[in-house]
Amino acid sequence: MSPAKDTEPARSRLRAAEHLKRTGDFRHVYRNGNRARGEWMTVAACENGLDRTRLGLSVGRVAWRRAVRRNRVRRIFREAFRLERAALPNGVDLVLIAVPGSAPDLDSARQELVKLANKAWRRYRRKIEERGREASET
RNA sequence: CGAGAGGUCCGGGCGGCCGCCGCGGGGAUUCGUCCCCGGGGAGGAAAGUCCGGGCUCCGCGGGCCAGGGUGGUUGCUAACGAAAACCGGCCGCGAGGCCAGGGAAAGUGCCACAGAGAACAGACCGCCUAAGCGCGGGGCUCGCCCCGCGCCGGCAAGGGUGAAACGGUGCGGUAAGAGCGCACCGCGGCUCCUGGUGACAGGGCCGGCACGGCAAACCCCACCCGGAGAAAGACCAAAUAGGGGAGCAUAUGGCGAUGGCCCGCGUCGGCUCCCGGGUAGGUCGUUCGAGGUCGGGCGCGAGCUCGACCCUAGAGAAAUGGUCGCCGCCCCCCGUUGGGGGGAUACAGAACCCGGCUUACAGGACCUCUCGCACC
RNA sequence: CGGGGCGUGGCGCAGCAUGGCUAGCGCGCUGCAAUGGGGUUGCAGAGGUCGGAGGUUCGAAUCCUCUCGCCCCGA
Repeated sequence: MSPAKDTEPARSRLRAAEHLKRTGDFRHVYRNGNRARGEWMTVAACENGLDRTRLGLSVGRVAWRRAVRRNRVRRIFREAFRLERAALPNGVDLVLIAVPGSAPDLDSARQELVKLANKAWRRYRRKIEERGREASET
């Protein structure tokens, strides 16, 4: 099913709670999470032990020298996250790494975010299950 | 009407819906935060970081040197290498534009190629044969004179080379010439005069000219510059490790410390409490300022000054967004009276602040001036 | 925020502190020779606004100023 159509419910996002800010949080996702790559972004997903999903953005300065372009990509990703929150797994930290030089639009970013987030999340769950089995076998 | 010069300003508008970041008020709270209402939320360049300052910390007796910067004058400024007015030079018919624009008689160095000669220069072609010497011819009043050639020489006008050749034009002068002489122009000098705050300008007198260019070559002179930068810096302050102090315990121990043993002391290790430094994290710095807008006064101007009014983003893995509708501006097509359809709407995003500079930019508005043509 | 470096034929580099000689070298490219054909080789040859704009100078790739793009380092 395509992203939930614009039935326009009120969905405010709590910056402080749902936005990754600390270097430690980012490093945790990079080190322990799993990734899925698409046309506009690479999504890294990792369990966070909370009852909500948090968003982290990585938009490199090398990819776009002009700040306007970087802000544009950030805003599109953030808006996509806001609108598609219901279709995303819960209790997960997601880090969106922008593909250098790309120019995503909102609709395709929404579709890709949902697809890649769930893909990365499935990979993470499978990894955890395998580790659990190995641990129980030992 | 055409071509052009200088300058100022703007850089989409309105309204829904869903969101984001501060601020104020109210409410809820498990003190993490959440909800409601009100109001604010990118630029002319916020950019590049090329200059200058404020601010903060560090350093600091003074002087000299090194290093860097600036370079006509006078004003302006917090300050500047920016900008202003003026002076000088160059360019343009003109409005105007451009100029790192001190010193080359303090020293060192460089000036390729061409050319005879390139720095207190030089004679290739060329011009001359007056003086001196020699030869030939002629004349003669036998002293010499005239003509031609050569030697010794003279000259730097003309040709030619070059980016540059020891000033230009004219007249005189001469064997030919040359500032050799003179006039004008240029150049240099002066304890001269006049005007100007001054750079300088105009004039006077003196000098026949002595002084090529390059200091964005080294350099000399004058003036300016302490260093680092908001990750500056100030404060609060975990966990863990370590430091200092006090007390306790020294039942066992190591070391000071011996051939061995005992007592006592110190110290290390143990426990309790206290103190200070730093890290994670947090708060401040952080937005009221050389501040804007309007008006008055002074000044040619940069600018100064007085009064009234205004408060104008403050994030921190970093807000200012998404979407829909209507309109404006520009372009294209159909229709060409009103309309219909399509496209385009730039450059670019605050991170301590301010004064300049530079660069990017769809499109647009306005002011002043110059030249040419036509008409009144 | 602060500091440093690079830009020269299609590619990789030299030349720049001491301005002037033809902007040089390797690879590549084109033509010819050699071969049945190709490679190798040999001989010719083309190709450069010295990133851009001003300035200094008689003369600038070289010196100065501004500017564009790229790369690196420190906190």
